Amino acid sequence: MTLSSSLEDYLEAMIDLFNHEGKIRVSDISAKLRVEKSSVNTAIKKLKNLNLITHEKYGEVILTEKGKIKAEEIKEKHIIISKFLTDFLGLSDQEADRDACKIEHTLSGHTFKRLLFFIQFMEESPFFDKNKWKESFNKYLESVESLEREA
Amino acid sequence: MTLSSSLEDYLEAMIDLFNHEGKIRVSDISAKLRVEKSSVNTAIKKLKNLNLITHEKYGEVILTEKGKIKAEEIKEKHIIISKFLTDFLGLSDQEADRDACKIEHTLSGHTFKRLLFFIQFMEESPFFDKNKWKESFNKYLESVESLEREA
DNA sequence: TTAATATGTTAGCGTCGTCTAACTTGCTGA
DNA sequence: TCAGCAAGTTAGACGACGCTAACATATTAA
Repeated sequence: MTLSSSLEDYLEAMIDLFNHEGKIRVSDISAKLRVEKSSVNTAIKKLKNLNLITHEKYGEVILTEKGKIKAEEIKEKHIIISKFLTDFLGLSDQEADRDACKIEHTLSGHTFKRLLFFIQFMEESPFFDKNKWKESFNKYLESVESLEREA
Repeated sequence: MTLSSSLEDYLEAMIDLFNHEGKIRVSDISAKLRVEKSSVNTAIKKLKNLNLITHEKYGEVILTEKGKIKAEEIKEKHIIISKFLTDFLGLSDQEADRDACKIEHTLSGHTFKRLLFFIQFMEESPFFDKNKWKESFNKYLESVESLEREA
């Protein structure tokens, strides 16, 4: 079963709300994703049909086991991509988060795994010292970005 | 002006055809992107409105200067992402190409620049020897992927 | 030269995901 | 307790983007 980007976003928002608020309400999803409540409703119907959530009129949204698993998968992708963007590309947390939201829908399972392995490999690598690397990458960035500003 | 993923795909296909065939025809775009010719026609109308191409009934598609610049930008993103996927994540050319097609639409300009700098930095880095790195990353991959196969 | 084939166009439809507007239901504090 | 507001729902519209079917034009090969 392959979800659209949009439905993945909804599912991810749902598990976030569940983890942080303990319950999943239409208006909170709506606020989080900045879409109208009616749009949330449409998504709810679809996710319900896929057995990823249960929902009764005017009730809370409940993630099924299947839904939780799927949501966690998406969440994991998000976290790993975000980590790559901050730790290796030096992006701010916000920027990384914003971009991860988009990229997470496009990485194939295989590519995602490779990215994960890459991060682990780099972190474990004997010739790779995270702090040293970060420092010199930042220096590199400064020099190259100051060149850009001049141009 | 921000293009949809779809329109970016069309523009990219167009510049590829221009570079390799010397001319841009509806059926070639259609074949390349695996969509119907009628869909190509819809896209042509939109790109024409954006002054990225010119086109007369039954004639060739011509990229405007603006269109060429935009197309080259997209193409560059594709190439760099593809490079990252093959050289650092060890994906096959085909797989890298396939994924780059999707990712290229989602990277912000800033993030893309950072990825580019990252690659350059790694390649120039004194503590980073490409061949050595590749060898040990492949070893790492093998071990970790064989563990997966067992599980 | 002209008939067959390749190429290009148009019209109309379906799906997805969003929106607004109007409505119903639930909750809360004076 | 009940009036008013917050939360949730429904109906209907729209734009983007794909498709098929039918048609128009261009090209080519006999």
